[in-house]
Amino acid sequence: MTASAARVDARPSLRKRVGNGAARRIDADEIGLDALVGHAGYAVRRFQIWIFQDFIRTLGDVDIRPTQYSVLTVIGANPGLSQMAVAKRLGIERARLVHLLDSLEQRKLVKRVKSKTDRRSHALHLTGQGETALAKFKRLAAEHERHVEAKIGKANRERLLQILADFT
Amino acid sequence: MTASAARVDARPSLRKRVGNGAARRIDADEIGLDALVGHAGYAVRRFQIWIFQDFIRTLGDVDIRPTQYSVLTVIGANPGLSQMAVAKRLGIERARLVHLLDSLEQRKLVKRVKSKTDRRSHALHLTGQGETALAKFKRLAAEHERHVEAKIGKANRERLLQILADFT
DNA sequence: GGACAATTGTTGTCGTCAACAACAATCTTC
DNA sequence: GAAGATTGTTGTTGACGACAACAATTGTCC
Repeated sequence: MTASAARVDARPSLRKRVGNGAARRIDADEIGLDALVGHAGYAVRRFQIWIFQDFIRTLGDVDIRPTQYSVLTVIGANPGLSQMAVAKRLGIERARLVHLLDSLEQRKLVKRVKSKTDRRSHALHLTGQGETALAKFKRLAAEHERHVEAKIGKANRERLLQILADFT
Repeated sequence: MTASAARVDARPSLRKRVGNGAARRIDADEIGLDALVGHAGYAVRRFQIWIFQDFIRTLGDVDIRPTQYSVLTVIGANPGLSQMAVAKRLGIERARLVHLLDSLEQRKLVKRVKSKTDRRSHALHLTGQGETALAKFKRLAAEHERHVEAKIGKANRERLLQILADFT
């Protein structure tokens, strides 16, 4: 859509007599979205909500949410990182990461080790318990990923990951 | 903008190695994501955040957020809808829609008209002011959409909309 | 026709999350 | 050594989703 989208499109045409009293039941499927259909943001938002809901449900037994999973994964792959480094890499506020780590540390999945080279910072590590737990989380996350595949198709999922590779 | 913005901090002495083998300065780019790269949810989430930020910035002058825009668009395309219908179509809690409409009604963009056929419900309409305002919003939203196109490429954006069509 | 269930808008609470601001402790730089 | 920057922390604000409860109204069923 280019300049045409900017024009005030004259009449919304799908109504069935609203002016008088003859209103009828309207199903959600027959409500037009108009300009919204052309917006990537709307589709992406709805899709993201769907994905997160499935992730949360699939990892429900172990009580791990997407953000927690991402934190554990990054720490597991890069032991010793500082909170700042993790926050920057994942695009999380460092203030927010504090609470996330508080929770994960309470569950004995992660430990904050005082860094010897920079006494301001903490070196983040998985606990032994955290390592085995993460292995399980990864299996469940893979199961979730198969749900995504089933939803949009294997090829589409591949293409999606490819298109959005810059954002990871 | 491109990747250049992310590397503002590439400054002088990030020593690459500390003699005792302890820690060294680590750039966000060199932190591995491990399992996260294979997850559609992570990429989609990051992309969605980017999109919303750009939308909010692009529509910043008129102070319209994505959800408000979606509500206005749907009402504009389907005048007379009830709050329930709008909420269901957009996947918004009807409790949440109350506040959204309160705000939009205060700004004289939308009006709630008592329905004569169902005295419980309100028929939602744009005001005259709302119509001309929405036209402007759509122009700005189209501009935002061009930003998306510039970011991921025209063909990729088309493909994305196609892949996610079911979620609209 | 009348009792009972369902729907609509509303209010309120709770938890998640992004965006800031401020602060003490600790580097870094000059 | 002083000035400035960084790290982790605490706190606040506002958008948002999920629920629960409620009054007014409508729909249904016997």
